[in-house]
Amino acid sequence: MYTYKNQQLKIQNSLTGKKELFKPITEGFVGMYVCGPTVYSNVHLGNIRTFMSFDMIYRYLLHLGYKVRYVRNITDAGHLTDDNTEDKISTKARLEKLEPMEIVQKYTVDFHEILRRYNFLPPSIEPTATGHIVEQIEAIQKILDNGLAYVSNGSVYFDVLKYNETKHYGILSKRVIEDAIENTRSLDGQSDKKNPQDFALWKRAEPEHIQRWNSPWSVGFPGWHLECTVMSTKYLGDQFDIHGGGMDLKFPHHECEIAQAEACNHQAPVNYWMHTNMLNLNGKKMSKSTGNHLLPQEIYTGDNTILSKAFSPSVTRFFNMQAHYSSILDLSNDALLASEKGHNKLMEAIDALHNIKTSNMSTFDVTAWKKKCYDAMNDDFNTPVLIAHLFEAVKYINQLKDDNASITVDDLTTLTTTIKTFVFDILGLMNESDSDSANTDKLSGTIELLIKLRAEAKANKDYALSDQIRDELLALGVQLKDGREGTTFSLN
RNA sequence: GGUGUCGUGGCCGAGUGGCUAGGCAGUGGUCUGCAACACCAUCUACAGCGGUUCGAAUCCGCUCGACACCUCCA
Repeated sequence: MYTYKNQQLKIQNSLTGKKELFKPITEGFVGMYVCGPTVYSNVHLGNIRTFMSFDMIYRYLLHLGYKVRYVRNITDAGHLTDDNTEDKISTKARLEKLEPMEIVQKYTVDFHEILRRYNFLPPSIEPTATGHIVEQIEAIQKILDNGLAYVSNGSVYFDVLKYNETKHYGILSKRVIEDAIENTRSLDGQSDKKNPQDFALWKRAEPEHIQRWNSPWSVGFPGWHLECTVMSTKYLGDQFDIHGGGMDLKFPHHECEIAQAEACNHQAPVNYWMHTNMLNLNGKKMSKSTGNHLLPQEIYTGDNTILSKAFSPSVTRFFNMQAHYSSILDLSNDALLASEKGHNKLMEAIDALHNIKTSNMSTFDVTAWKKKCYDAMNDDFNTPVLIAHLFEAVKYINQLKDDNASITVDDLTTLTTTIKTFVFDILGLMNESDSDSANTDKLSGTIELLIKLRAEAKANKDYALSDQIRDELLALGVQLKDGREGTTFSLN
């Protein structure tokens, strides 16, 4: 058995910059918080990459036998627009002529639908910022009481310089605040702050701002950074194991979270900070403003100008898992085409496991191979190396299929269980050929009939007819595959 | 301008001092009525220059280049 009790899981910790042995605060239990989306528009593929990486991490921790409480929030208030004047949700509400909470609902539903299609496990708790206004107000009061924030014109700001006198603001992003002060660009609309580095805990609402709550300081709304501090510590404790998010959130968002939590509770909130890297598209950052972006649904519908065809959610997942979560990954049509072939090869090998004949010896060390798979995952969730090992097994399975290798009953069981565990349970891939609805059965029956007719035509050397069946089916997206033991098909 | 990450073969992408992942594409073969699919085999690397070392893609320095963050962002 492979469990956390006999495995040495190592995690790259952004806080220390080192790869560290993972030791949860309470043995057997893991508290993990991941910054979720701001639901003011459709999530794009880059967002999904981050959540997919943490989905894999969550799955592996569960597989090792940890009891994991996984909290991933929904930001539905407080996230300001670029010019720092308005809330993103409110802006969108005005544009779409909807209530802010209609916007929130619409894009939350969209987010969940995407996650379902991409085979995500749901988190244990999915809290919202608007559901925790009371807790946020309490946290602000605590920070004020501790002398690390100040009220200005109805808004409350975190006093970064004061905090930095005893703590290090910049501990995570490796910044020195004095440098930051020198290099800060001058922005308008910050006249309420003592310092440009100070960030809002509470913002007084302008008359046109729709989302607003009562507070001791003004009718207003909470600052964006605060919700994550409040919700993570509420559900996971003042100190918890893992906090994750995209690399771009490291500064200022996560830095602010550390400062807020320290200011509230006088201790560092997180033991292991994990940051996933960005997904580029054709070598450049995804950005809505430049048009260089893709929505998750545009990949599986093929409804976009960037890709030559549609790619299934499982192929997209496989593509993501072929790179390490901490590397920049560049998505392109060619890269997806390559992944699709590899993905299908892997799935076909798994299908072939059902028809393997066993013998009294194995020509491949299955036990050693299994250990290598775990070693890869224990090394900071190294999925690309894991996949390389999986392809070793694929090669072996193909040799078995062609009678160029042999395997014992026990090894076949181990091989089958292990490869399925990693592919389906941990990487979260899906075998699309498994879907057997009534319609699929009817289609299969129809194609089997055509295969039979073609076989008869071939037997009669009527190649014109047999080629016609083959070519016209191909044009319809049905590929016939002639093998040693008859013809099979696949849907493209 | 500041800070940081990185530059691996046609493409994607692992690898942190010696045993030189993996996928895709290419090439050769097997299979086929011809193909496609599949399978087997196989070629092309470590940005450049210098240094440390018995030995460097891996460590150090410089140069060039890319990207990210510094302002909202997964």
